[in-house]
This record gives sequence, C-alpha cells and structure tokens, in this order.
Amino acid sequence: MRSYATEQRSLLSDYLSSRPDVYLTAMEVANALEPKGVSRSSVYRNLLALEGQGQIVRSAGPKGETLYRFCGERCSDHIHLQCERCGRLVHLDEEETRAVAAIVSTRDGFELDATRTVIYGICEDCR
Amino acid sequence: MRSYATEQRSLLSDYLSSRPDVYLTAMEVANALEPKGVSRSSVYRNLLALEGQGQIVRSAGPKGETLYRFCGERCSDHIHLQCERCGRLVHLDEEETRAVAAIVSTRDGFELDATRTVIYGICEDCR
DNA sequence: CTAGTTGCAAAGAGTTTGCATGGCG
DNA sequence: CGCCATGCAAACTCTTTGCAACTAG
Repeated sequence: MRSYATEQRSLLSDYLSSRPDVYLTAMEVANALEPKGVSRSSVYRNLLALEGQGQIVRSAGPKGETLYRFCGERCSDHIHLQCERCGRLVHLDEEETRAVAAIVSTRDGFELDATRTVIYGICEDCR
Repeated sequence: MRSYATEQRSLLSDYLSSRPDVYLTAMEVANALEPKGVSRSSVYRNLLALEGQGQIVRSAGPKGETLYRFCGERCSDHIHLQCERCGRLVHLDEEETRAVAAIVSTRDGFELDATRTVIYGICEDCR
C-alpha cells in the first residue's frame, strides 16, 4: 500500500515542523489548519499516520489531554525534560541520557525508552 | 467544607488500596464498583477528590488514556519506572532518584517532580 | 436539621468511522 | 484508470454536570 503526497499532508507536516519542542493538541492543529482547508478528520488520520512513522510523538498532559510533538530524527536518542509550569522542553544530551539509563538499568535490567520518557519538573525561571 | 465518610468512598478507597502499583482507568474502577452499588459519577467525583488530596496519582498511558494509581504516602519521594510491555511498576529508591535529580538540575536548574515523572522502558523479563 | 453526597440521565468534549467524492500517480 | 485520501456528518467513548433524593454528623 503506497501513500500519496497530498496537499493536506504537506500542510500538516509544515505546520508541525514549524513548531518543534511544542506540545500541541489535535484540536489546536485542526483549528490552525482548518482555515487552510484541512478537515478535522484528515488531521486526526494523518497525526495517527505520522505517529506510526515516528515523525511525531504522542504523549499526554497532566490532565490526560492527548498531545503531539514534532520529533526530529535526532530526538529519539535522548530524554526530554518538561517544565510543568511554562511547558518549556529541554533536550538532555546523549551523555546525560546515558547516565539516566545507567541508573535505571540497575533495576531489573530495565532498558530505557528515551522516546517516550519525559521528566517533569520546574525550570529555574519558573521558581 | 467538611467531608462525609460515605459507603461509596470507603469502597473506592478499599478497592484502590488493594491494587497498589497498578494503573487503572476510571472505567475499570467504575466497572469493579458498580456491582457493589457505586455509581459511575461517584467514582469520577471521588477519584478527582482523591487526586486533590494526593492519595492517588493521575497520569496517562501511551495512547492518552487517563490512568489512576493508588499512591501510598511514601511514593512522593521517588521516581517510578514502568515497563511498556507488561506494565510492571518499579520504585526507584531515594538515592537513585537523587542521582536523576542531580542530572536534570544541571539543565536550567531544573527541579525534578518525582511525583509526576515516570520513566518508560522494557524490563528484563520482557526482553 | 443542613450541608455534603449520591444516582440518574442528559449534556459535552474529543476522537473515530462510514460512505460518497475527489485527486495522486 | 485504480487506489488512496478527503470531507462531511453521524456515531462513539469517556467524562462532566444539573437536579432531586438521600444521608452522615
């Protein structure tokens, strides 16, 4: 099953990649693209597809809202921190990520999934 | 505003505390307690209340489902690991948690929120 | 008594799906 | 052309809310 390069897909990709490091709800994306002629269902269908391809990461906010974040290739190899107050996202570097991985591996040989893990806290500016 | 000790609340607390370290959806809880005579709305209302009191932690699964987990007092001082495959929950000890906190604090003075943070990965048994 | 709590049913929010139309290749 | 993708609207799921009846203190 091949896949077609449609106008809507390209608009969606453009929008997401223009907002890296920001967690967006499907609704925000849909509202942003609706004026450009992308239907709600296409947004949902394509967000799912992009998630399957690993181009965006699906996660969830403290209240359970589903959130999507554009994910450059290079984001799969490190953990992210997120400030619970301002939402700022910080990318740990590979060395820091390895250090965390080392800690968790001492427990049941736990193998860290950096893609899915987000460490929450409060950044200095928000304190 | 004081609070009444009702039959429904006690059933809910009993049920939750009998299942520590397990993430439950509100629906699972509601289905389990419905036969005992607790209505769905009471389950939702009391889960919210318990979350406010810090007795349970609300989080979200990979697909965005809202999950609740009973949280003994002692769980607020350390991070949890969760296996993405079997769902097993591992409690890091305070020393390990401090080590992670130290790593993230080098970034923007980021102050770890151990209550909300869950590190995902795959446990040894599941590999 | 009297304020907090419950159950029900209806309303809401967010997401998914069926189907006919349209567009990429 | 053939197949995939789109748009629309209806269907769905999960959660919240209004209101009258109920109950703990």
